[in-house]
Amino acid sequence: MAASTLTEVARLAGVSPATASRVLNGSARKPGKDIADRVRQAAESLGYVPNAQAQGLAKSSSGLIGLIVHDIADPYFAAIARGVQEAAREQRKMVLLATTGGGPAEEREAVAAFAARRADSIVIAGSRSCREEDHDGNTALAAELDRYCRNGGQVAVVGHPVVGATAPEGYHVLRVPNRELADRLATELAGSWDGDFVIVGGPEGLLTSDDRVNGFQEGLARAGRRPAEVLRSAFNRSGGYEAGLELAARIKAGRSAEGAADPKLCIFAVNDVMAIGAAAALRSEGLRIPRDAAIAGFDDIETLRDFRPALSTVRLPLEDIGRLATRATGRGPAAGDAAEDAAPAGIAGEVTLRRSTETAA
Amino acid sequence: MAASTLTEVARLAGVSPATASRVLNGSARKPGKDIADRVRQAAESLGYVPNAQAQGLAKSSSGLIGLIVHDIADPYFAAIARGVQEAAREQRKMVLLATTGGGPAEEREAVAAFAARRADSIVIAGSRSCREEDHDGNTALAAELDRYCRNGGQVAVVGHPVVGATAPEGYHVLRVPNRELADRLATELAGSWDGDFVIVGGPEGLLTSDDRVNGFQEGLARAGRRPAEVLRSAFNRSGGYEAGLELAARIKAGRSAEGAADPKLCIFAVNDVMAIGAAAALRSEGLRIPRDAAIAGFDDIETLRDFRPALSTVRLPLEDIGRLATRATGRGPAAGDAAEDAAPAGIAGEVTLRRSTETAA
DNA sequence: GCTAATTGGGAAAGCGCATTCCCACTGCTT
DNA sequence: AAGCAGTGGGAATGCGCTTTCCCAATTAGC
Repeated sequence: MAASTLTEVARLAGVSPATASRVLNGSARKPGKDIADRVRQAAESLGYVPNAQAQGLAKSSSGLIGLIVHDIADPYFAAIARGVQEAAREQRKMVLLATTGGGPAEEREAVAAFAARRADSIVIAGSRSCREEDHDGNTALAAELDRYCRNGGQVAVVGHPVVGATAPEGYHVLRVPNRELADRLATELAGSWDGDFVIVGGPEGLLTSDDRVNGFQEGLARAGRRPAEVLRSAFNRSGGYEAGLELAARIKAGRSAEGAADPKLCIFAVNDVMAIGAAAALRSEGLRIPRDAAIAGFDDIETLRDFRPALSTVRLPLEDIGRLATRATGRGPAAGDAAEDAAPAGIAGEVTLRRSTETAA
Repeated sequence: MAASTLTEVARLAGVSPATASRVLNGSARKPGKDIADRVRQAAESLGYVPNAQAQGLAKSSSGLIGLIVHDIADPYFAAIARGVQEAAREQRKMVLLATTGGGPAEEREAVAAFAARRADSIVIAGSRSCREEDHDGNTALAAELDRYCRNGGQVAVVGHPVVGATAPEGYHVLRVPNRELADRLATELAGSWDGDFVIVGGPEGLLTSDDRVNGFQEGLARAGRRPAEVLRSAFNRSGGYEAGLELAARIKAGRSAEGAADPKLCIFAVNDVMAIGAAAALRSEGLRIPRDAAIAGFDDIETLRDFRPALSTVRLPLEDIGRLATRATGRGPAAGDAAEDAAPAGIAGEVTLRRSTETAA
């Protein structure tokens, strides 16, 4: 698309393009008032719209922040995106959105596209995977990020470093204390729950899931409880649903074999949408929460607010995560250090026990 | 940020930049194989990343689609965004995201920012408002869009035209049959519900809300039912919650005054998140759905899947809406016409009655 | 072998803008 | 009156790329 140019404004105002630029963009050199008025009037009458591409080319700064999520309609990513948007607005920058399926190969493509657009910074929000099948993708992604950072770009990764990444200048990791919080959740649940625990985890090798699984096991161990069995499933609602169907069958089988005295199962799903899926599966099998089994999740996504029964979970400040990640990339090394130093204090979650894990007293 | 340039690649390969561009980008003119190999190798060894800003400047096409939503974390907008993302990917374009609070003045700013970036097209997803306080904002937004389209940009607005817009070349409206569908919902509810209806609407003057209110009233009229009272509230969950509190008080007052024989209230909230808010309010007041009152919403947002009781609603294909809007702007007038001709057939919703409006037989 | 047509590479120009440096003018001081 | 310093406007340059047109070389046809 085309529009009026600065050169046309300058010609109409009878000045040079340099002067017109000074008037409209500000400069150490201040054009005289008469000239400035003429320029402004010319811009107004021509309906001048600056060309940000040309500005970016001339200034070597695009004013763009690239954001990579796995699925923008997932409440977890949507909340992070909202935080990124807010922080971007503070910096007067715009957000370029890339939705990938979750694999590092697709993320590499997104990073390359952002690099082509000379995005000033990139925020990567999805979980890291160290599965064998993602090895090549991780290597390619790490190389692409290395190049991007060496060329002056800033990157913030939420949760874990990209597997194989070399942490060049401009590369920030916003640590999320998944392990510690899952440990704490287990501790609190073990304090009130007599029955067995089972964990519904994502695919092994998905680092966020692994952290949460391992943290929960550690909490159980410290509470003198035996390790929970881990069911592996897709890291989404339908993964939770499938695991939930299996658990429902077990609960029913266990009940018919041993009667009502059997201690109930407490299910920890490593994210809320998985917990929601598992709950839906139990319900579809005629089971009630927490009467027949308890369920806890992780994240405290916004839509959980209207979920019944109220789900016990670990609350993560998702918007803050998006905001802090963006700010970490916003002003160069000083800001990067600030966000990383702040992470232990800045990204704090909390265990929130609700009705889904209530024990009948 | 900086990176290797095409000029450097050309120099290393010993050819002109024009030839290097031909090799890397394709052209009618085909460079010889030896030269092409040399260029590709030079690009590889230099880690050449094209500069999309420079490309956009030279080609007068940015490859950007601007998307304006009110809140990316609202499931309605997140679903539309997902559709836009998919269609953008088909067109090999990237999505620039602007989240506004909902007012046309903010939307104008977003449009201006997209215009500065020479976005090839813009999709505006939020509801239109013809309230008096938005008059100036609407005028400014319409003018900005007019200029954008006159400069060659493409716009797709979901639902209604921007108030005051002149429908220039390149301006598309993706009509959503809110009124007809709300009418149909009322008709179906009136067929089974004996009690009174009440509508929880957004602010008067918000066109999507008004359409749904009016359509529902028309359905009631045609079914021989008296008009529903309309409670006006904010067009979000908390607006629904507030209206729900008021209705809960009424239900309780009506029950104590007239006993159990009073026909129950059926609440139609003009979007799902408002319905969810109203339901939460009723529940907080000890009321049960559908035992004490029925509730229906509109949109069938994805997260409704796990809401209990299952909410009656009108299902809109939100992702399709995002996809079609994006495609409407994708290939010039012909595609635009196709989407607008297709709208009556393409954007079809359906009434979905679920447990929240079930009557005890 | 000669001529005409085709093909491919390079030089030049320009997309729209920001910045730097040169020059001219003005005001102040000696 | 002359010289110096400060200020503001313009010309020139360049950011990285694409496309067009000119020219030279090669190929094909007679």
